[in-house]
Order: sequence, then structure tokens, then C-alpha cells
Amino acid sequence: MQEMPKAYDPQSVEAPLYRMWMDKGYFRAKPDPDKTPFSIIMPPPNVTGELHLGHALTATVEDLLIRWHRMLGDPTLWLPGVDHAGIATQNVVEREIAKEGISRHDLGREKFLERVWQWVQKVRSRIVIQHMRLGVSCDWEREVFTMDEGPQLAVRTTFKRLFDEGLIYRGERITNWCPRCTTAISDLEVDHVETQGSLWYVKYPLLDDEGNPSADYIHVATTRPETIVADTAVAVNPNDDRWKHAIGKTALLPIIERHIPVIADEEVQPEFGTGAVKVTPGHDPTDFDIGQRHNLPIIVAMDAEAKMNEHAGPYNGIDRFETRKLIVADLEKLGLLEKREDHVSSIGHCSRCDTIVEPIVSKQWFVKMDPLAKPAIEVVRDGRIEIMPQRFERVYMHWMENIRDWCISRQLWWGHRIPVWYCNSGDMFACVEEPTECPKCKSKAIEQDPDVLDTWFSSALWPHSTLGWPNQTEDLRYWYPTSVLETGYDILFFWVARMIMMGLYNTGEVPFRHVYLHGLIRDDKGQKMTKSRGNVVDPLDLIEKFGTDAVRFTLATGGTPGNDFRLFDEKLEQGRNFANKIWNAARFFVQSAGEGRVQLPHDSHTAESRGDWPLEDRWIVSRTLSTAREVNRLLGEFQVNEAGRLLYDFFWSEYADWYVEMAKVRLRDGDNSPLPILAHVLQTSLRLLHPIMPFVTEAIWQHLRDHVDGLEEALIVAAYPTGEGANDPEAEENAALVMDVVRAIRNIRAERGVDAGRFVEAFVVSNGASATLEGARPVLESLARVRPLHFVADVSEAPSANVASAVLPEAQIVMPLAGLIDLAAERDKLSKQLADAEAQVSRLEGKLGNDDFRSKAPANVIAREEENLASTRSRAEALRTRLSELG
RNA sequence: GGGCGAUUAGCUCAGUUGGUUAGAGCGUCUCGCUUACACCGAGAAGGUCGAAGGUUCGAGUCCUUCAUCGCCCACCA
Repeated sequence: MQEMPKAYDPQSVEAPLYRMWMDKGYFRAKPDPDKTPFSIIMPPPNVTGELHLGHALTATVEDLLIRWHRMLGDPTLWLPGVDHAGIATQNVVEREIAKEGISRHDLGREKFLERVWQWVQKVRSRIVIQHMRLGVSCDWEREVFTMDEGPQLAVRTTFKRLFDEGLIYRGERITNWCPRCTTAISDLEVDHVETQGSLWYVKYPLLDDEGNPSADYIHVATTRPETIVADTAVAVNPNDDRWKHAIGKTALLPIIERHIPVIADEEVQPEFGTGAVKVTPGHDPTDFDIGQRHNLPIIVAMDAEAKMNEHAGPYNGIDRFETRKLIVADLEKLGLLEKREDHVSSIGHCSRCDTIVEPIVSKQWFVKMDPLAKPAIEVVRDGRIEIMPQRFERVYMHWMENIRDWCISRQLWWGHRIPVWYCNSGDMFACVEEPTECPKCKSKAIEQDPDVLDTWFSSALWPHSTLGWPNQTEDLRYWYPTSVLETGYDILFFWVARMIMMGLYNTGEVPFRHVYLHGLIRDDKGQKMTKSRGNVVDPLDLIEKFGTDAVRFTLATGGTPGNDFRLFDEKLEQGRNFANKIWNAARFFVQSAGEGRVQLPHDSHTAESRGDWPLEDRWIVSRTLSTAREVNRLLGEFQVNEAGRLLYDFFWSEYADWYVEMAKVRLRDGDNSPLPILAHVLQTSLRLLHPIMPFVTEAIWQHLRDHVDGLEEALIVAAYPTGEGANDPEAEENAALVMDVVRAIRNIRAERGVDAGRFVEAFVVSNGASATLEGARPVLESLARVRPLHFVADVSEAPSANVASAVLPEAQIVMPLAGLIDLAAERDKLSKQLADAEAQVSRLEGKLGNDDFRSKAPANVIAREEENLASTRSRAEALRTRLSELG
């Protein structure tokens, strides 16, 4: 039997308990064909570095759900994993080797990838340790990495299927190009920032019929003058009278002096700028489309790092923004710059490195999304997948319905290599296994595409690839579709939407039933936590400082699903204090139990079986039942925060503040009858709390087993209370009255300045509730520190001079407090209360006198209001009597 | 240009089928005897639930408009 220290010490408790859970194999998934499984595939953290608070939140919520279901007896699988995070990891490792003064090109592809793998090994183990510190009860034996063989096979199989069905294609398209990462990125990887910039008005000379520059100009407006060198046309709206005369003519491109046509295209908005637009199909998405329609040549005037190339004439080799300055100056010199205006526009930045993205035409691989999106829309519409909070379903729909093709090729080294080979005959083909020859011409001169896939491609397959797909494994059959996906709303499109599409495409089934989206965790000022701001908080630091349970409790209850929330020390202190409260409430029990063993009450399920128990016992047992029921309901609705709050309130404000104090009254008299009830409520609370606060509850559980019979060997596998059994409304009502009386007396004592320790005389006037109150005499005397305590049936039996009083709906308190009475204050207080009561009475009279209310409101509401009116009336009456006695 | 969210006590936030006199934590003010806990206990003060309309017997909760802040989506040069 071990002593419990005075304060809960997370540091000394957490690691041994986690080891115990692991050693006993409690985390291991055990399928049972007769039961409905509950499964979660953990969102794999990136191997870019440490876990952040978003991961901690995901881990908390998922662990909570898993522990809850495990205790309910459901077969549970929680499968952990790690993501190779292509571009992000490559960037991190590039920065690492830059410290040694080398670039990836110095190393070469193979050596560089070796360095990445070294990095991965290091970071993976840290992520695992961090997760363990958070108390996650996932099945570690099943941990998967996105670059493992299984996911590799799934990636290549999926690619080949899509390729063979024509849903993957390769084409020269305009894509977002990051000149720093030197790769194409998808639309989603571009962050748009409203930026104050300039709009330059430039005059292009029009050529006359002989092909010589005329005095006539066409005026264009541009925000990116450096792209002038790649213009292949000028476009105007066909209905624009100002420019009708120019359509079909030829303009002379300044500086480059190329002849370009003036064309008409509906896309051009006459209201903007001059109504004439320079067309640069190689460097602008809209212009690319116009170019396609008019068969314009495409000129790309920049290299991979966005330096101007040979197409840029005098600017060859110069950076794009430097070129912008130079060309503006040159145009001015030529007299072709008409004016400059301030102009705000939205500039795309690489979400990985914040470099300004350049739209550039290049050869890339794309997935045709429309056919994949349709079924994905369907499953959310018909409820096969539920997204919470529900408002995100609209966001999802909007994106799906306007979906654009997905650029999946990346000019990177780290990632899944595109499984396409080119034959020197000009053929290309996709393969699952590495081929040795071209399937068509049998040539051995084949070469694999050098590019890798967008990291989200493998992520999209995660729920089924981790379970063995494309093999039809037992795991896949049993655990798929998974139950819940928990992640941040910021990756709804990146990940959730794509998992739904690819899951349906590959398996014909949804990947998960429920999507639970959490908000962003912000700092105390509401700012996003970013490395550049330096306000990123490491979950481990918080765990060291407050304990894991405190962090989990705070994350789980501190906010609402889908909404951002601020995290700061005061919030975590609340969690820490709660853990300590639980610890000490248990400590009180353990001390009270002493050497003896306590039996749990063997029949507490029906109100009758508890009929002759003391009021406070009946009350707390009844309240425990409702709490258990409510917690299960809330968890079932994923209202994790409300479940946590409810448990907090129940445990602290009802069990600890009231029941334990009431139990002390009997215990002090040497009556040990509260012990079974204390044990019962305590162990039930521990079960209920365990999913949210696994460590403190398990630690206490192990202590409790020394004192209480019939407890399972470990709380993590103990049964979860569901609250079956009958409540005892009568006991709840009577206990409420007792507590009200105690509170009223305490209030008088405090207001009149009665010494805290002093016992004083009190009269409780009550008719209907006298038996209840008489039964609670020891509790009242002790908790309110009143003695002698008189129960009388009528106010006339209580003294009226020099008294302080309080009027409750079912009782009045009269306390003779010679020397402490301030008549004016007393009158004031009672008058105010009377005014409140009278206002209440007239409000209720009005309400109940309203025929509409009587005929339309439900009966129980009417009955309640009637009761309310009656008791408020008698309360007002009592107050008037008291006041008149005061004179 | 569309869409979404937030606006509730000094601060940070709950409040999910509309139904008693709107809650919590922190902070503030009093007081602290106790078989757990000062990471505590008792008592108190503090809110016209962003504004204006509307629906309803009844609105913090539903509808409309507006304001402020924040976010997402969008190829207007």
C-alpha cells in the first residue's frame, strides 16, 4: 500500500503508467467478428520536425474517443503513422546541409536522399516520443510511414489505374511555379496576399498597312511589365468601340520589337485599365486560355529560378523583379510609358517558402478531378460522411463543385517517384513494378520520369493504404471504412476532400464516417503560432510544466469544434488544478478508508433499493447516473468540450464541494457508512474521466485497488459507465433544498460578519420540508456551523427582534445575531429581494394570464411556470411579513 | 467579387432540437474554523447576450439588414 503525496505529481506518474499500458498490450487492436469496430487512422505528422499543438489536439481528441470506445468494449484500432512530407522535408534538409555550405546539387540525387533518410530516422523517433508523452493509446506495432512498401505499392497501383483510365494526363499547362523550390506546386499550395503594387500603362505602336510603325498606339495596362517580353498578342473586347479599329492590326512589341496581333476576346473586361490587355500565354493563366483559343505561340521568358532567359533580349540573365525596374525605365526612355497608378492586387506566394509564385507554362502531370469529385459530393450529400461542424459541408461542396485539375508532379527528389517510364521509341507507360523493357517495343532503353508526386497524393490513400490496400486484407475488411477522421479545418481540401475522392475511387467505400474538424490553436494574443513570429509552443514544454492531463483537459474543453482558440497559462492552470482536485478527492477517500477494505454498494441501480439511504447518498448516486448518461450522449455527438465541462462541474462542484463535505459529518462521528458511496462515486468518476485525463485517473485507480474490492486490473480496460439505472428526483430536490439552506445561512454569516469558526443559533421555518430538513440536521449544523438549530413550523415561533433572515421558496432562515444586526442593511436587502420577487410575480402573472401562452405552450412548461408563480408569491408574502416586523 | 465565422461579466470562453431569474475559469472585494486539496474552502459584486427590425405565447438561440474584427475561396490584366 503506497502513500499518496499531497499534490498530484504528473512527472513521477506518467512514464511508468504508459510503460505499464504498453507492456500489458492494452493498445493492441483486437478484432472481434461479433462486434462493431471503432477505428481511427491517425493523421500522419510530417517528418519536418516537432509536433505542434495542433497535433496535440488531434492526439487528445482521437485518444479520448479511442479510450472511450475501448472501455465500452468495442474493438478499437488506432493506427499511427508518419508522413514523408515531400516538399516540406526536402526544404528542411536542404536548409540543414546549407549549414555545411552544400546544396543538394553538390550531393546529387542519391546522396541527398541518403541525408533525407537520416533526417527521417531522427525526427520519427522524436515524434513517437512526443506522442507517447501525450498518452496516446495507439497500436504502435502498426505504425506506418508514407514511404513504406505498402503505401508505395498503393501509390503506384492507384497511379496506374488512373493513368490507364485516362484520369491522369501529362500536358503543357500553366502552373504555379516556385522559383525557390524550383518546382511546380498546386493551386492549394499558393497563398494569396493582397499587396499594394503598381499598374503601368504602356503604349504599343500599331503598324500601318506597310508594316511600319504608325502614329497610332494601343494602350495596355499591366502589373507585371517584365512579362512584356513574352507577349504574343494584345487583346481587346470585341464590343469595345474604342478599340474596334485596332482588331486585326499588328502591334509592335516594345524593346523586343516583335510583331504581335491585336485580337478580340470576350474575356477582356472593357472597364479595366485601358480595355486592352497584353497577352502573355507563357506567364499568365487567363492569357494562357486566350492563347489557346487563338492559337497564339507560347513564350516562356524565365528559367526555373525566375531569371529572365534568352527570350528576354537585353534582360537575359537578370532576375524578374530587377527586370521589372529596368524595363519600366527603358519604356520611359522610349516614351512608351504613359503613366503609373497605385494598384492593389492579390499576389501568390509559395505556402512552403513564401517566395512569390510565378505562373509558368511547363510540362506537368495532372489528375482529372471532375469524375472523382462527383461521387465525393454524393457521399456527403446523402450523409454517408458527416462533416462536423456541419457548416464545413458547404465549404466542401463549393470546392468540390468548382474543382480544377490537380497538378501532381513535383520537380523534387524526395517523394514517391512518378511510376511512368519513357521509351526511346517515344512511348510512355505506367507500371506498378519497375519494368525492364518497354511493353510495346521491348526496348531496354527506358527511363523513369525524374519527378516525384505531390506529397498529398499518398496522403489521399492513407485510410486504405495503411490497412493493406490494394491487397484485400483482413484488416481492410474489418476496420475499413474507419469511424472518425479528426484534423484541422485548414486541410479540408488538401487532405480530407482528396481522401474521400481517392477512397471512393479505390475501394468503392467512404474512408471514414465522421469528419471532426478542429480550429487553430493561437497564442494568448490570438495570433497564429508560426516559426517566424517565434511564438510556437512545444507541447512537451506544457506537459513538463502542467502535466499531460492538464494539457489534454485544456485542449479538449478549452474551445468549440471548428473554432480557433487561444491558449495561455491560465487555461492550463485550470486543467492542472482539476487534476490536483481529483487527486486530492481520492486522497481523502484513501485516508478515510485506512487499513480496511471497502465494498462497493452492491445494488444501487434502482431508486427503491436506495430508498432508506441517507439523503446525500441517494442524491449523489442519482447525480452520478445522470452525469454518466449525459457524458455518453455528448461524446456520441462529438461534443467533447461539453462532456469535459460536465465532468468538471460534477466532480468539483457536486462531489468534492458538497458530497465529500457531507460525508465528513458522519465519518467524524465514526460512522463509516459513507465509504462505499465515496468509493462508488469516485471510481465511477474516474472511469468517466479516464478518456480525457488518462494518467491521473489510472494512477488513482491503482491506489484505489488497495482499498476497494472488485475493481478491474487497470482503468484503461475497465468498463465505461453508461448511466443505466433509475434516478431519484425526490432526493435531488430535497438535497437541493438542504444545500440552499446551508448557502443561505452562510450568506447571512458572511454578510453579518459572524466569525467563521463560531457556532451560532438559527431557526429554520418550514412547513412542507420539515422532515427533510430535520433528517439533514447534522449536515446543516456542521456545514453551516449553526447550533442550536431549531425547526419551527411558523415564523411566529422564531424571534423577530435583532435577527437577520433569508427567505427561500420552501423555508425561511431566522438568525438572532445580537450586536451584529444592521437594521438598515437588513431592510435594504429584504426590500430589494421583495422588489425582485414582485417583479417576478407580475411577469409570471402576465405570462400565465395570456391565453396564447396557455393554449400554445407545452403542458410541462405551463405547469412549471405555475409552480414558479406559487412559490414566488409565497416568497414575496414572507418577505413582506419580515419587512413589516422590522418596522 | 462570392462565402464563412466571431461579437455574451474587467479578461478568456461555454451555452446543438427556442422554454425557469444567461453560466464557467481567471481577475476583483470580504472572510477562512475544518479527516483531501492554498494547484484550496466560504460568501459577494459584476451582463439591456454588437446594433436595428422581424417571426413566435416565448429569442442569447430562428429570419432580415447593418457595423466591427478575423478567415476561406475566386484567372479581373
